[in-house]
Amino acid sequence: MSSSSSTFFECEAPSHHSYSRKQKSLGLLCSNFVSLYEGKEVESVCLDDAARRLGVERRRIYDIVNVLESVGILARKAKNKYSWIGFSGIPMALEMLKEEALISGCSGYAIEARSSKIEDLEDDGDDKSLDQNGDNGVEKPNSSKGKSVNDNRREKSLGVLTENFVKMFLISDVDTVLLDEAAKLLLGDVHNPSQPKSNSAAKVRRLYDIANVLSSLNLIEKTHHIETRKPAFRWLGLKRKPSAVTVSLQPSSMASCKRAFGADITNVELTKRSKSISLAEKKPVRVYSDGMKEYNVSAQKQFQTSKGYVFGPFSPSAMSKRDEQNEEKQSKNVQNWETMASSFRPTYQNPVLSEMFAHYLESWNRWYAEIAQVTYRG
DNA sequence: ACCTCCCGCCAGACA
DNA sequence: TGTCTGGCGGGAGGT
Repeated sequence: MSSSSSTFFECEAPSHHSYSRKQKSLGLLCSNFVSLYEGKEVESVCLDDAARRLGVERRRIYDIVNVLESVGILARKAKNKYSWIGFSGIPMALEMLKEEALISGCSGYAIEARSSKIEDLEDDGDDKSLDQNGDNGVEKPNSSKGKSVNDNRREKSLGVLTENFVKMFLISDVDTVLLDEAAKLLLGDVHNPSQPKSNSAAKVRRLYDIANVLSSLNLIEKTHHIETRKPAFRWLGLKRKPSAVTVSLQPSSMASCKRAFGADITNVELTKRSKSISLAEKKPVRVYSDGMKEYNVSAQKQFQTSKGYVFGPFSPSAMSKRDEQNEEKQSKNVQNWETMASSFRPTYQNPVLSEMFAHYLESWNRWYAEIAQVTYRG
């Protein structure tokens, strides 16, 4: 504890040889990263710059950025460049993830190819169907099928894993999921005897990476199963309930997750989409092709309700339609955000960071108040 | 001894 | 061809 006098986003003082992993944890780095940009008038985030300011390798920034992008805090703009959306992007991103999960739960799980890379696949309009021909999802290393390699790589990407991880909570009715189960759902059958042990261990590492970042955002917390003491993750985000119960996934929930995630996660189908990725008519268009601009534009449109309200970034993505029947749902969402806003209290030891957090908490509350006002007025 | 996860290698994508 | 991106797993710190 005494060693934490290092200024945070300058590199920690390597002063003494008291090396602590915690000082270099992804979670802490994420907090520092966020504090660099949140609440400031920052439009674009340069990864180089961030790495320099945080005193870390660029590689670490990629880990964080991929997770943050999945929960709507960042959006990729160009190579080495991201748009900063901030915490205001979380509610909508979660809403969209939830809708995606629910929709794909019926129609088979489809992972979006993220970022500009997808353009390559789309370019020539070749609709080459992705191999879902029942191979067990294990990529042959020297396969000549380049796409397959890409797909395989993408479906294992930290960003996609994060989305799936979050969806798992959003569509199931449990608050807490065991690490083992999460790994099973997201990464395939880690206890499959055909898989070498080191392989499953490697996969679980990614879960830790994601969990560390998400918990630094206070979207989840790491916990343990009461009886077995097995490591688990508890969802604190939108869905947080006052009386959260710690349970492991019941078979039925597991089944519904599996339905949404595809029968075999290791063999998730990558659905090729046209440039505008529209999951359903009623779903807001999500455009990854050219980065944030379009994403924001479509997002902005949703904020305009039929009643003429214009929401801030915290507004519900579903508000644009079905006003009548959504009214009730909305007020529930608002409550959720309230919970989320009030629950988002990262614990920073550094006073500067605390102050900074207070700052964006304030803006969070401002947005919340705005929504609440509009909702209750209606 | 097992859990957690940082670190950096290196392959693939991109400009 | 150089740079960017990020999967991956070794291995060390933490419990």
